Formats: sequence, C-alpha cells, structure tokens
Amino acid sequence: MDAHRRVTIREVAEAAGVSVATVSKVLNDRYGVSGATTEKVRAVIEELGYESSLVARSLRNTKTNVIGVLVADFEPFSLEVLKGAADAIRGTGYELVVYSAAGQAVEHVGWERRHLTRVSGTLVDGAVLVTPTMTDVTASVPIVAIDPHTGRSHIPTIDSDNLRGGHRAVEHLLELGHRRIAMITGRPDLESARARERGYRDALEAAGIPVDESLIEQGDFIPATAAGATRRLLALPKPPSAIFAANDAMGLAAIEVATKQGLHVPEDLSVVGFDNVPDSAMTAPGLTTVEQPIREMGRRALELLLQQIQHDVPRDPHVTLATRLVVRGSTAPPRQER
Amino acid sequence: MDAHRRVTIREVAEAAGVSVATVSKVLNDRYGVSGATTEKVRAVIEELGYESSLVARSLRNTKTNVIGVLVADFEPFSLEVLKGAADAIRGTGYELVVYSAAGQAVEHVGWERRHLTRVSGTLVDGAVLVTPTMTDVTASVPIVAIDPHTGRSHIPTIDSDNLRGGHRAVEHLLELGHRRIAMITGRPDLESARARERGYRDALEAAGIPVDESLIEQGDFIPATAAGATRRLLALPKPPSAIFAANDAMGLAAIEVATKQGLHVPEDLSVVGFDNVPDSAMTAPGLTTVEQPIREMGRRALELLLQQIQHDVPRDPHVTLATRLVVRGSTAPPRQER
DNA sequence: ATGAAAGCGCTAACAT
DNA sequence: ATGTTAGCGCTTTCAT
Repeated sequence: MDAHRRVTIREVAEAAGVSVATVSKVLNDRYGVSGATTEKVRAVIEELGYESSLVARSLRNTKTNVIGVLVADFEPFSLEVLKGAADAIRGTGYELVVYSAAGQAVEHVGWERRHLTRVSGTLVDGAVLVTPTMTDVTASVPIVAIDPHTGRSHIPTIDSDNLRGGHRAVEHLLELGHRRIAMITGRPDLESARARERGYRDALEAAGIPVDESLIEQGDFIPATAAGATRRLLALPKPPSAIFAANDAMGLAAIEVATKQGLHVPEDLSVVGFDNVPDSAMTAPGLTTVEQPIREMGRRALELLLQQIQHDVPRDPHVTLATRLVVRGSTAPPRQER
Repeated sequence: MDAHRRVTIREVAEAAGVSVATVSKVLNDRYGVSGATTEKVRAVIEELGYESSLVARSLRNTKTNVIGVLVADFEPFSLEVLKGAADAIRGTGYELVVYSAAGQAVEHVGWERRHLTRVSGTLVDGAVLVTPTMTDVTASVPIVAIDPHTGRSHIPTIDSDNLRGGHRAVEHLLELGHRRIAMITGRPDLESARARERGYRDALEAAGIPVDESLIEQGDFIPATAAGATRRLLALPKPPSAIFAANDAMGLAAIEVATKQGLHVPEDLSVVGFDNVPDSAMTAPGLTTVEQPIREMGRRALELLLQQIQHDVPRDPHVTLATRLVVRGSTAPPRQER
C-alpha cells in the first residue's frame, strides 16, 4: 500500500540540486530565484509528483486557505448546509474541510469546543459551527454559528425566522377558519423550538383567541412522543380541528395517528409541520409546512465568514433568513364552521 | 475575534511548573509520571481549556485517528455516501474529515491526486475516494475508491452492480411484454454507464431479440440531451414501446417529452430509470428505476478501509453491491401485445 | 540568487 | 519521575 512514501520538499531539493529554501520559494512564488532554477525545480516537482503537506504548511503558516465546517453528524440538515457552503466557496480559492464528530462522543455537549480548539489557529482560517450546543466558544480564528441551540450570542449567527414561521403556520390555519388549534412543541432546551411556540402563541393572541394550555403538548421533536401527544389531543372532550407540529417528523406522526383512528386529513383534522423535509412532499396527502432556507443558510454563513477573514469587517453579525409557508394537502377548512 | 490565542502545550507546562515532555506524557497516558503530577497537569489543562493541535500532532505521529473522505463536490451521491461513512465510523474512535475540491479547480481531472497527496502521510490514516476520475494514485496510506469513473483498478474498490442493474431493468420490460425497447445511454467515458448499456444488450440477446442500434441514443446523463434523444426515438417509423434511461434525470426528461407529445406514460410508453433519486418517487407517475445502495457503499468503503488500517489484511479488495429494481407507475405492458 | 538555521506544536528516545 | 534534545515538513529571516 505504501510502496510510495510521501515525497517531501527535501527530496525535491536534493533531486533538483538546490536547498529546501529555494524549493519553498518556488512553491510560493517568492522573489529571489533565477528563472533557470525555477524551471528546474518545477520540473522536478512535476516528475516526483510532489505536493506540499497541508499539515506542515499549516503548522508554519497563519493562513491556510482552508475553511472548516464542524458538524455533529451527517444528517439531512447539516448535509443541506454543506451544499450551501459549497455553493459559496466555489471560485474563492478556499478549500472546504468538514469535521464530523460522529465517530467520537457526539452526545457530549460541547463537541464543538473540542473540535474547534483542535483545528483553529492551525489548519483552518475560519470555521462554521452547525447547530452547536454552545456558543460561548473562543477561537483564534473567526467563527460563524448556524442555528445554535441556545440562540444568538456574541458570535456571528445565521438562523431562520422560527418566530415568524410559527406565526405564519398558525395564521394559515386561522385563515382557513380554525379556532381550536393545538400545538405539539419541540425540545424546550432548543431556542428554535421555543421561537416556534412563541409564534404560535403570538398568532393566536393577535387573533383574539386565548391560548388554551391543554392544547399544547410537548413532542421533543420525536415522532413517537408526538404520536402519544396526538392521541391525547384527539381524546380531549373538545378536540382540536388543527395541529401545528414543531417539525415535519412530528407532523407526519400526527397524520398517521389520526388516520389510524379513522379520521380523514385534512377534512377532519388539519396538520402543519415545520422544516419541509423531502418526506413531507412524498406522503399522501402532502404535508403543509414551513420551509427553512437551509442551503441559503450555509451560503450566507460562509459569506459572512469570508468577509470576516478577508476584510475583518464586523458587519451585521446576526442574520435571520425568512421562512416560507408551503401549502400542501394536509390543511383545509374545518368541517363545521362556526 | 482572536482575543484568545491558541493555548499550547508550552503554556500548560509552564503553568503546571513541569516540562512539555511531562505534559505530553500525561496527554498520551504514558508511563513515568507521578500521580500528583498527573493530577496537577490535568487540572491546568482543564483550567486553560487546552486541546492538542491536530496539526502538530499529525506532523509528529504516524497515526492520527482521522479518516479522510475526498469528494469532488457536495451533490446527492456524495452526500449519501457520507451518511454511510458516518454510520460505519460511529463508535470506532476515528474522526471523519471530508475534503471537498469545490472551491478549487474541480474540473481538472486528477483533483483527487492533489488532495490525496496533501493529506496522506500526514493528517489522515486512510482515505476514501468518491467517484474519482483516476485510480492510478499512490498514497502512503490505505485508500478505497467508490464507483471510480474508470472502473476497477489496483486499488480496493466499492461499486454497485450496474451490469445486472441494466439487465434487470430490461428484463422487467421484457416480462411486461415489450419487444421494441430503446436505451438512452450515459457518458461513454464512465465505466458505470458502459456497464448499464452492456446489461441492456445482454438482456435483449438473452431474450433472443436482436439489438437494433437505431434504438440506442447517447444521453450523456444530461436531461436536455436525453430530451432530444427521446424526440428522435418517438419520431422513428417504428417507435419503441419502452425506454430504458441510464439515469433517473434522463428518465424523467423522457417522460416529460412523451407527455408533452400527448402520449400517456405508462400506457403508450414505459420508462425505466437508474439510481432511485428522491425525485423519481415524487413525480406522477413515479419512475420505475434501479436502485443503487449508495449509503451502503459508503459504509462498506469505510469498513474496508478500517480493516486495512487495523489488520492490514488485504481481504477481498473489490466489492460489488447488488442493485435492486424499484417498480413504480412508469412501466406497464405495451398497448398492443403481439 | 542561494542556503543555513531557527522555529511552528508536538512526541519519543535518551539522559539524569 | 522528570527533563533535555532531536526532529516531523515546511517557511522565513538573515547571511553569504
């Protein structure tokens, strides 16, 4: 396997009959090397297939031309972010390196601190943290957080408008004529989940409908938990005519439970989700949901990071992107208008 | 931003009143450090938030406990591979680092050689190359290729059974009663595309149907090209009753063209694709297609790599995973059986 | 124009 | 048990 040991700058220097310093100068287009020598060295580099070691170079230099993206795992959200990051980095001359904590102790809160510390200052010129569990991190390079669990903080942050998204979801149900609207909430320790619930409450209050706490169930973003919540809601003396679930997975679970109980969605029960994951379009009926511009979030995070790295301009450090209501078949006016 | 400079082992040593060597020993659980000193050092590490630099450590050590995955870009195929790789790395203690050539000159054939050379020998203990354009790479670490453009080579390879997949697609159409079956082929420079075409030819011959070259159009995996090909096929004096497209994107394009011409799919024309991308399930009618187990390919690649790294067992270096026919609404018996 | 030497942060002999 | 030293591959003064 390792028939070919790594070719080092030393070997290039020896083969070209010059010093390592000279080779380094050629590599980095520094002044002070004659044309003839440059050509000679270039030829040897080509012949030996030499490529400088990213590691050695990083150790010596401050600048590496590498941007790091730190994710807890490769799941739909982070993968979509990566697409956006790739969009934004195209043509910038920077390389993108993604670190996943997947193999290590991911469950440990603070994975991002460990990883960030290991790569910042060496190896990367800046980093994007995807859904970090904490934001009180310090690093020797600029960092940007995407949708941090704890909400905005002192580090630049990209998130989407969960508050208005939640508001819009409920508004849509109100417009259809619903008055008893339940909510299955997300994990209360996550800022995004809390904002969605706030949107729900705000929209009801704006419509002059008092919030009925018995219509609010905690779902923790987990389908199984949401299924139980749905059963309880439907068993209520006065069950809701619509449910707003804090994410699509829970919304789909709610539809499944309702359908199993012989109810028709949307005729007997309307359901709205959040996220717009691919699954939500593939079921019958399609799930009405609030879309987050995840790819755009990745793009913007990278742009913000590059700005900081290149111009060192603080700019607007907190960007909130708009969410968008996607209406599909899971919502309709309630059976009996009043 | 860099209020906090990177904490180095030196600073830890000074703060603890010991030498760097001692700190290093504590970090790596080496013998020869008293309990008291160990505790003292640990405390300082905790207090200063020290984390060893991945770069410096890599430069010094042979082993880094990091696996590299090299992709040309973040697109659906490579992202699915990443999920599989993450599956396989969980609990192994290895970290996953993904390098994307996206920001650089991707179009340049041989991106993988450049990247591999830069990270191998330092920084990673092994690497997975995703759809590399070349496989005559040498590296100082074990490498595994997934679905290389050029087919199998001397390096361990994971691919899927394109030959049998193509065969199965056509077999399905034959079973439905089709006899005039056209094919829109992929990029002829890619081994996977050639294998799919071979499967098509084999299946026809096995059924005793001579291959009609006028029914074979080159589509290059590009929807627009496939659309033109479909038009030509449908304009034939004796048009085909079914089309096998070498990928889903082209299959969907074929359906679109046929529908625009007033034909009904599958009544007037059956279409089979290849890949089973999410889109193929979301259209009406759903596209019958051949599924590649992409995630599984990522998983197996990582397993194969770890085997090589850990036990150095060559094992079976070429793994071909089975493809699977997914029947949806785009195929049916031809209108007039003969 | 070229090279010798120092040092980036770390580990591993080899002293002591 | 602890420290001293050399060196991983590279860049960058500073001499020559």
